[in-house]
Amino acid sequence: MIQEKIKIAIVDDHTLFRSGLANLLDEFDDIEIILQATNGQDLKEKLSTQKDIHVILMDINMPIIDGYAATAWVKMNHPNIGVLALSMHEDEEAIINMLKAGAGGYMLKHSTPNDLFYAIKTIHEKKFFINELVSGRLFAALKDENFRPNLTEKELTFLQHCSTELTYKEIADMMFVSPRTVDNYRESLFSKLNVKSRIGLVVYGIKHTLIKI
Amino acid sequence: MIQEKIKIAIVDDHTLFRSGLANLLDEFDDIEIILQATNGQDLKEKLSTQKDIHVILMDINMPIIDGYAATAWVKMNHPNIGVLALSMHEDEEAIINMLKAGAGGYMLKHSTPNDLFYAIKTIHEKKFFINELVSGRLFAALKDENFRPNLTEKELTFLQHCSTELTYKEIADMMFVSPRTVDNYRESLFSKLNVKSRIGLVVYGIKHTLIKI
DNA sequence: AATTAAAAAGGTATTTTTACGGTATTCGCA
DNA sequence: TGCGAATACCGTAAAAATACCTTTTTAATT
Repeated sequence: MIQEKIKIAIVDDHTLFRSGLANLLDEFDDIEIILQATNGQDLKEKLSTQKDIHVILMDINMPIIDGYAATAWVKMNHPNIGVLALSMHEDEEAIINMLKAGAGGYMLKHSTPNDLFYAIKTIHEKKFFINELVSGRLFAALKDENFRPNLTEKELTFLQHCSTELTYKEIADMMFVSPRTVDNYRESLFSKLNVKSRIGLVVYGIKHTLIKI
Repeated sequence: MIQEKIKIAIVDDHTLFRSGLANLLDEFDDIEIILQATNGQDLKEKLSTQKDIHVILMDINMPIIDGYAATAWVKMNHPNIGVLALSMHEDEEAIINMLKAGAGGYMLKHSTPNDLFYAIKTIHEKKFFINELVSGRLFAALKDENFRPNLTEKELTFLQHCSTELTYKEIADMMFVSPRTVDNYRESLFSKLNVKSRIGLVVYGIKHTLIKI
């Protein structure tokens, strides 16, 4: 019996990485690179003409449509395609979010080609591939990471302003509310984020990328 | 006349990227991959047995010995080898520092294979390769980036404490100095870094990686 | 030993931040 | 329609941060 090759798509905005990886994987007999895309948008377009894909290797940080959105879209529109997230960093948030979006596994870019090949095969067969990395983070996420409070729009813009040198009075002006109201935003955030000062807010915000600097 | 191939070393801790790139470049007839290393330390060891290298493709962020130190070492010990920095990000500081360390050029990892090939050839022939990216940053660096004030040890540790929720009084205790003294640290930093508040200090510190969070 | 610059410490006053009490308004929903 | 929750707003007071100016210590240099 002739085994059908696993048909792969690679989505990554780094051309060198993408072409290098394609080149590398092409040498495995069981694998065939069908499609390359530079971001989620590009993938969407190319998938409309080429639907016969088994596994997508998905970068996370990409322009226009990033890995999270692209993965969610794929699982919505082509649920049979397995998605393997491929990332530089073992960032807990990234891992959890990719899995939430529907990725079946998460590999680091400095894995070996053989490890990657094994992951691809596993994703193809079972739709998921749990390695040390993922299982560890999943466990940690269950413990306390669910404690990610949801902030209101106003609180988020207030938080952003907190990272500037504006006084609360000035922030109130910018947000067209009374100074007392921003006091409430502040105190609400203090209790939600479990901090005690504006410094704490800012550091928390930067750490969790709620604030961009 | 038979043209000698350009002998390349690749230094990058991401195995997939490294092997993919090697695979890719091997297809250019004028190029030959002689050596691969996972970081600067590894490169040093491997170069001691294999000295016949023309161009090194050097990643920046690597464990043990990073791209800056590795490049400086190469230019000190093997001045005839050209170094081409290969990075994910067009980070001004990284570009400038790699050039200072002796790199002859700086390419982004999402260049095309052909661009990379051209850069390698140029580095090999002229020892430097100035692209749009590098020339732009060099120009900017000359203008104002030299304005990177040097802070004292005490100011640096004070700055670090500023990103916590400690009051200045408590910071003074931790540093075994009087509260007035940390006032001096603060005001000195305010003027050096051109900010007006503790928030400004913290954001500046995080931005410029003087503070780690 | 005298001079000088930098670092550390002090005094005082103002502004901003934080805490805590409470009231008014809006809005979804029973 | 009215209830309750969320949101916006207000007053006051204490704590912390900031500004400015001065004095003492320390270290380095001559």
